[in-house]
Amino acid sequence: MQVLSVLIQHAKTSLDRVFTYLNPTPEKVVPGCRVLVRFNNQLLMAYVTAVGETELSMEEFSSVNGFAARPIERIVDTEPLLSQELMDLVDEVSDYYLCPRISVLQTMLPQSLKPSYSSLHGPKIAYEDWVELLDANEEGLTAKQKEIIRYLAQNSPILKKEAGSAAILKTLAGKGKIRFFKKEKVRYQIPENEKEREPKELSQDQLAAVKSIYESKKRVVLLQGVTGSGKTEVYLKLSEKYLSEGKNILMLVPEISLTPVMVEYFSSRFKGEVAILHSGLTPAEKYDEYRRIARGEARVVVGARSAVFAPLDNIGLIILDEEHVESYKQDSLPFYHAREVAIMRANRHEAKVVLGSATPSFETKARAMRGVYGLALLPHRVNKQILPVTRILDLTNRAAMMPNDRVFSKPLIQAIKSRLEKKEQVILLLNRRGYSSLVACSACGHNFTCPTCHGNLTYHKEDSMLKCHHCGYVEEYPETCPECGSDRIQRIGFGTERAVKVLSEYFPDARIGRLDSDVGKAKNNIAKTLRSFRNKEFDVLVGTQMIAKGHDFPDVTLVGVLLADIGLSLASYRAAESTFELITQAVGRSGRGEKQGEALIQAYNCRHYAITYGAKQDYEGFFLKEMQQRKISGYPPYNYLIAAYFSSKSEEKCIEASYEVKTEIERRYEGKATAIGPVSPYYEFVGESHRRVVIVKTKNPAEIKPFLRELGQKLSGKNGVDIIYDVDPLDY
DNA sequence: AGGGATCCGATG
DNA sequence: ATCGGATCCCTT
Repeated sequence: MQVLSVLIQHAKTSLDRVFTYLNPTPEKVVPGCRVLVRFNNQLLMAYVTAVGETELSMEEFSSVNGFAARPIERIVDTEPLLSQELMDLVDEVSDYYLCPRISVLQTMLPQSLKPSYSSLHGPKIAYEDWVELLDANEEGLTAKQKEIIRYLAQNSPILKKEAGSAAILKTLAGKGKIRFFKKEKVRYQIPENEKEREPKELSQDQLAAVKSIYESKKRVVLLQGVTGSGKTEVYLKLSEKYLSEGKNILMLVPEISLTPVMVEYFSSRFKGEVAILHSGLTPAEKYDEYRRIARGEARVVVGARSAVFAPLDNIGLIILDEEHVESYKQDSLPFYHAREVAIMRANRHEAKVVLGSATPSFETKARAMRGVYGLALLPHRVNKQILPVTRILDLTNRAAMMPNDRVFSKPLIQAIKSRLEKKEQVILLLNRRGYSSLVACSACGHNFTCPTCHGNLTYHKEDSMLKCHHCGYVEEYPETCPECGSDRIQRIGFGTERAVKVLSEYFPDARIGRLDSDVGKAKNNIAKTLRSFRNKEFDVLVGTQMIAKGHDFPDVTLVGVLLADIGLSLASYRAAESTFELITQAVGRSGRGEKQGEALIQAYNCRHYAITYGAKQDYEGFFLKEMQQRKISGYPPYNYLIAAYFSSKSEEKCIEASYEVKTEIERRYEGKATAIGPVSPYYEFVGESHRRVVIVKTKNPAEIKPFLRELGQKLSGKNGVDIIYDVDPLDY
């Protein structure tokens, strides 16, 4: 009888261990298959991690092992779901991210294949009937039959429904002239594009970058190129090289709906060999694409974050475009970052990883500067477009604002007016939707920061306090500004909706479009809105960050950032980084065509280095300045962070457990790790339960991770407190 | 005493 | 995550 070690479907820290079941059936199970089991009186899906044999009966086995062994209910798969490489990757990811193993399996597999009970109701394989010619000898056939045989001689194998009369086909099959077979149907079709994309001639810079990446001894290379420097062409050239060597390509993009270029190019150039994986596909389509890749029918996989787990074999090159974008990090279990997983996979395949960005993440840039990663540069814009003229507009200067308006300054309205007259287009950027809690003095622009850790304080409505999300510091919401004594302290926040409304009062005839995640929720709306803007169906597009990324709008000559410092109030060590990034992205959107572009940046705190460097598009300057801050505060890349989330129905027990972990870590790793908190996370209550976070800072996470894992498993479930970790969190 | 809501420990 | 037994509590 087989002894099965399984992981059950619940992704709970306390259940992240193997349970043992017996397989009484004669059918053999192999590791990597799913089985249905009865667990604590529930029917659950389980994933088999190991298989053994026993000569004992179920009763004997139970008494020897000291627990009541049960038989499995049913075998679900006969073939393993994953290759050996991916099974090993599960362990590596789980060890790195301190997450339940089953949660990794559940993220890497498509709905129909993941180890959860609901997968039984997922889409099934769709089959199609095909016909194949076996014998072209026409002797003794009728004219109609000959016609079909001759047609098949040209076209075999072919879909049965396209081969002709079903009755005649049946007769021919009976004579052994042809045979029917079933083949998996692929439900997703990459949209045909009219014109072939010819590969562009590469510039000297681009050729040099390709060469240096290709020849680099480093596993990972940062490709740092200013916006418009033609990184895509470098990716394509490199891909061509690796494909010609018989290697396969994994191409990751932050948001596939915003980057059709890559898909178009690859699919026209390598027809039928490209697979696409992203959230825009239906579950059935995704399933088919997944199976196609697993069968080895795709040589290039293009997709968003989770595509890093694609069952692609023989990988030679993994590319992450816009590697700094936050969406590469999953913000729920298992909290993985596609970049780190890409590197793990590349190590297994001895493949190259290319990280492309104009504004690399600090971790990546720092590693490139230390020589851990290779570095290739694209310092020039391809068609020598001049950078847009930028101006910072001071929102604290009342005289320069439109009357009774805190959103639009006079220069911005002037600039919009002139574009409308010239029939040029305008993008207005607002990086937060809905209400925001930026607190600033509108007289002097003073920002409220935490005296202990220099993080930004955020306003809490419930008790009218300013709180620090880094260290738990709290202060009274002030009446007057400590800097200038003015009482004009404001909590600034407005949404895209209001911006559109105000703007349409100034320009009643302008056609104004809006794009934020509300609008974008409906499928394809993002792409549709962007397309109609490109087709000049709108004059002005007001939107959130998503319009700042990646797109070329040749007729946009003005970009306005309405409230550039809104991001500085975010309770995150990366607040300055993301603000800088937003501004550079925005500035880069202006003047992509023939005409000179202009960028206007409105801010309260105009002298903040994120804003001044952003306006100058000076990444290196910003990097050096911000690195000093990171060094002082001990945030990444100078230290690694691990956030431990505690949740419980009882607030008291939640706090108690969080202190226990904090003190335990500090005691045991004195001088090697520090623990901040416990603090209230952004969402303090979720459903019924209270939450707290302890943030661990350390230079050597590998040393303390095993201990954290053990601690989490030991304490999880006890007292109704649950612990989960977020390794390398982007907040805090 | 009876029945429902809540807590808590264990799950092979 | 979820089940079921133990415990708590209010009504009768």
